[in-house]
Amino acid sequence: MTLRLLDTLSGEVRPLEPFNPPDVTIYSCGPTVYGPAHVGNFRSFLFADILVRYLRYRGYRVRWAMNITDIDDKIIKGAAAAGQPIEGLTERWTRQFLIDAAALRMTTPDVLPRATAHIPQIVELIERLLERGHAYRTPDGSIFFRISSWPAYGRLARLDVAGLRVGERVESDEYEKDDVRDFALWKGPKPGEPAWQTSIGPGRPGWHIECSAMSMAHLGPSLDIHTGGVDLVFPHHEDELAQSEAATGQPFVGTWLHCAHLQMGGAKMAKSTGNVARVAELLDAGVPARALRLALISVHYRASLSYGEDSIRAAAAAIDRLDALSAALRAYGEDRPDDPTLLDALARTREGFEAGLDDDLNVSAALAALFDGVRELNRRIDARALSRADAGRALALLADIDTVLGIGLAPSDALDPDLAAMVEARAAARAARDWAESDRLRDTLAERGIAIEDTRDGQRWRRLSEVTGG
RNA sequence: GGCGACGUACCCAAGUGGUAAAGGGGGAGGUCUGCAAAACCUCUAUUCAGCGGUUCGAAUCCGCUCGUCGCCUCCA
Repeated sequence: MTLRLLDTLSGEVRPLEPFNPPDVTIYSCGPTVYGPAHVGNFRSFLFADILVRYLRYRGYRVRWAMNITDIDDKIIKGAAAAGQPIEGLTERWTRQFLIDAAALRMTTPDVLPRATAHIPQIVELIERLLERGHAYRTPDGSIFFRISSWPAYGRLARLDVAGLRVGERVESDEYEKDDVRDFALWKGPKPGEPAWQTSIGPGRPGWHIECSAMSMAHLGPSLDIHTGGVDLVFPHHEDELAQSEAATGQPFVGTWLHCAHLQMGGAKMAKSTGNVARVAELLDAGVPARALRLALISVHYRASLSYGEDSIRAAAAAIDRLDALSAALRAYGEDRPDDPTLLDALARTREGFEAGLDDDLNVSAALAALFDGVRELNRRIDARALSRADAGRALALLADIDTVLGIGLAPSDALDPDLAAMVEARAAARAARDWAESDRLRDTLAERGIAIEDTRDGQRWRRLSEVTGG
């Protein structure tokens, strides 16, 4: 089986066919750093993360680039409003983005290109578009892409270009264009705005050009997969596609992938409407990071997902179930021969997991296979049917699956010394049949997030992922 | 106004023509346990928004109606 993905441009589900297997290049539209990214942004970043992780699990050599947009209208306004330099603002929120991403166990992209560090590549691309007649200058020093020069324009978003609605925005547009639908490649200098002195004149890049320039700079003229939120289909990706192919004459992207929106309170989560929940704030409020990650990845990326306390609670409970299994496997001490049926059971779990992900990253289906496996393993533990080596095999499968999910299955982290001492004391109290003391210690540990369980394999502990806020 | 997605149990959700409608959460009962927790077992949708149609057969295909959401403008 190979991974099949729904490509936005063709509208078809197709097997992934990288330009240069086993290399796969992936470009993801990342954050615009004028403020903190919200969990809706992270849904789309984590969907790309799952894609990258799964391709690596499948043996592909993935090169993943995620851009950091550090120059645009909102950043300029934001910096002016805060009375601070642009670099101060963008650096602060870039740092926060990386902190949030790490908290959510997002794979660090191989490259995190920033727009302001790619002005020469942007300028070069615009020059090529000017040479080829796809772009034109306006008196204020701006440069626009001429949509009428590119017949395929509108294909990605399935928009009839002639029918594009011309909104009120047009009259307030401060730039002169030949056609209202043309988009800016380069914005001429304006008082109070940063400008770069370049061979195409002073100014700053438009919004879409940076992604074309940076993806080509880091991944080549043709990349295998390009991801982003559905809201980027138009105009951002439509424009990227047009300007890139117009400049190079080569196919820009093999597969376009778009992630549906995160909903909150019945509407799309968006910075512009203020309907947002931020990662750092949620974590501070007591939402477990692992549960947040699971909640954000467990629904198919093309289905809209509602964020709320219920989904966090359900995710936290699911993680507890997984943790309980790995704790039981680690503690398992029955000395008996290998279970002859185990390998089949593990293989079924793995195959089901892979089959789900192969089907356009159907994480829900993959998780269902995982949880079927969890029940199978728990049954065998209860029946004392496994050998110790079997328990190790099962743990190895969980760890393997977790290279894709990244939710921290089969954790084996050590306890703080004082907690470890309490755990030991509790075991001793119980061995002495001092129920009052053993119960007291168990309660105390529970308050500190450690669950103590007495089993046929003796006392064992695991961390609880209790939701305390959100 | 144009384009599109979706509507499956208390909640989330898989399933896109074929004998019992995955999985997670929650709830009820049981087993085990010093007590508990975890785990396991049983139960929790004769039914897939509604209506009509196609078919031997539909949650799955077609039409209409209702509802929710998105894109067309900054946006992950």
